Amino acid sequence: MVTMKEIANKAGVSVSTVSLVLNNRDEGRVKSEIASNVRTIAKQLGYRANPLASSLRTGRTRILGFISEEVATTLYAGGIILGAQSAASQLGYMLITVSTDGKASENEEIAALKRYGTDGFLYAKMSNRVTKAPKSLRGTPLVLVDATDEEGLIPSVEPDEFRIGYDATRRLIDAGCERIAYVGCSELMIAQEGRQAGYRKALEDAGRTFDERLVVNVLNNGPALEAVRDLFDAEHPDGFFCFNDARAWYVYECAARRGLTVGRDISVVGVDNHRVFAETLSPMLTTIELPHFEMGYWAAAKLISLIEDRSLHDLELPETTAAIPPFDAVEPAKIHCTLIEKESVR
Amino acid sequence: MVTMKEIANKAGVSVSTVSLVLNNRDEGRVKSEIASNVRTIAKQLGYRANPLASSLRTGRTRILGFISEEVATTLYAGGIILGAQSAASQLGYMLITVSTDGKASENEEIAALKRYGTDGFLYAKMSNRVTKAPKSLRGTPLVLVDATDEEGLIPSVEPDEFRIGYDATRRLIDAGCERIAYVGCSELMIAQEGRQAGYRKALEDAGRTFDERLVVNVLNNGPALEAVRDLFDAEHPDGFFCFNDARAWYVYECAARRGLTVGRDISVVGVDNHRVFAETLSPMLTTIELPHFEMGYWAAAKLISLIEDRSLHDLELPETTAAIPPFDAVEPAKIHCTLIEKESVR
DNA sequence: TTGAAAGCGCTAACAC
DNA sequence: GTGTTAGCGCTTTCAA
Repeated sequence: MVTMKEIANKAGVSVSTVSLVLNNRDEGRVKSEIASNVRTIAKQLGYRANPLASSLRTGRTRILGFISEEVATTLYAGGIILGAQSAASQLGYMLITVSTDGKASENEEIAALKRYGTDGFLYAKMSNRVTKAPKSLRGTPLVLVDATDEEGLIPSVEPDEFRIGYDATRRLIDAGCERIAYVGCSELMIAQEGRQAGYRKALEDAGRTFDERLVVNVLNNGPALEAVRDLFDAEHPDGFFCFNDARAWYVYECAARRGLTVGRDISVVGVDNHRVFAETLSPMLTTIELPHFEMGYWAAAKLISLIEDRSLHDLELPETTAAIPPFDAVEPAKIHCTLIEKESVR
Repeated sequence: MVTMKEIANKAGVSVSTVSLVLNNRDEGRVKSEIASNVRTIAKQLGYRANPLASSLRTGRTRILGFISEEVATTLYAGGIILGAQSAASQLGYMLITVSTDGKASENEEIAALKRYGTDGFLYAKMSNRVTKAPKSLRGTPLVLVDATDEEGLIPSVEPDEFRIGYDATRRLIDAGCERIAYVGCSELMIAQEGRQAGYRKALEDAGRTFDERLVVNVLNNGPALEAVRDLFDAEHPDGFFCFNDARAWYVYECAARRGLTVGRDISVVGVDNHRVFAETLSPMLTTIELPHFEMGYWAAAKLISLIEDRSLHDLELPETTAAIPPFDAVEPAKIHCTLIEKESVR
């Protein structure tokens, strides 16, 4: 590890001068000749600042805390973390991720993170829902990811759920489907409500009437399969908008048993939460990919802009190599999903 | 943040004394009366050491680096990270996780981690394979997770792949299956080789002859489905050992199309890589759960024991709340998977 | 325009 | 046994 001291020696100046230059606070304070000399020596020696040492003085560590409940164990989370890491590393930050189970360990972990001098927090949920951030996070820079603050005070980055439902349904209508079903989620959350509302609106905009019998909201379990089976036999839908790919699988299972082929006899559009699933089903499935990477990326960028109190308008999303190698058969149809960035309302 | 200084003031002693006591280096150096006084004041004030400040002196930060390629984007990884975090936090460490794509960014990220003074590294792979750890990691404490060092020099924690294959096949034999197929992976790796060898050995131990025609090694893609379809029609197996749950899905798809029911007409045992899958298929699928959490846990514990140069024999795996809530229908049969801990051979 | 000096919170020699 | 002192790498007055 090369230090400022070494640079100072080599350049024949003091450490303070080096500090000024390397922090770009030399304008009008250090002779530009000396400044550039210091800079070249630094580059030459491969100097990299020791963020921990500076933190002692400045109180800022360039470390972000990423807190999630179960989320880090979901495939869903991988992309978010990856995106957040990407923005962080692009802006010279590091991410410490922490998973909690329950409020008790949550506060423990937050305290631990704070001891490490975390500059701010990302608080992520598994699926967009109304959320109350722990009080121990009040007062620190904080951004919610895939979640909505109860009081609208905390900024967040989340998918446009209504539009997901609208676009998916629109797609099925355009594909010529006459009886479009919605296989949703029976838990109350923004993702569910928004998507179902979008489904309904798309139908109405197309001059169709919303029919409750075509909607089945289920959990991800055994009874779910039965519910979808009943929907199949009672209503004979020819199009399915599925809350996620796990639910799409029920449709596949039922179709296979009835000798129906997805993509020919029935059409299916599903939100692609788990990737593994959709990759296996994909030759026949139209997916809506939640932009997890982007969500994490913009959330981290927003957090950093909060911390540094400056806008990051010039930031650009990096080219990503796909996190999971693309399915090597037919590239499935994909519907783009847009993000919403909510500002604090106060 | 309460500092040692404050404690020292309140106790009427010097900071060094406080330091000695709070680091448990007071034995025979500080009067026990004073020591306990310092301790109570510390507890009272809720003192928590600032690991970053001490790192400046000691060179140790109590931060571990977790490096993975794609792994952090796989559901597979969630458990590992969770386990590693658990051991880390139990022993007073923090985990910084970093995902890389390709060697270039890998070295970048490693350098960044080193700047943060990481005490050691966990290097994780997506699936057990022979691995060459980056040279930039030489010289620092390092443990491989779900990977095997090329030269056997680096300690690792990995599943007992042979036994997975053996136990799975044994299970199918015990279930009365006559024609047991193996749906494996066509990539060369320890996981594949070990599991297929275990499959073969179990058959032979049961007095059966290994039949190549019952083995199909595929990727996770379109042609894979065809290969399984062919296997179905040519060999009519009544038992399937699947490399993972994604491959098990091909068997389900084929069975459904032929009117066969898993658990009645055919038996399937699969390694449960992706959880989402197996949870959906589970009422009928016997799964082998890779102990991801444990793998991460023991790997981190091993790393810390390397760093602190002490054995952690008294460490106990914590009770975990299941990372993903258990499937609420029939609890699927599960086969236990054991871990192997490899020491450095030199 | 530059450098000396102090100090962030903590540890570790070394005096006392 | 306990306090003094120096210093980890860096930032930040303040004096020159």
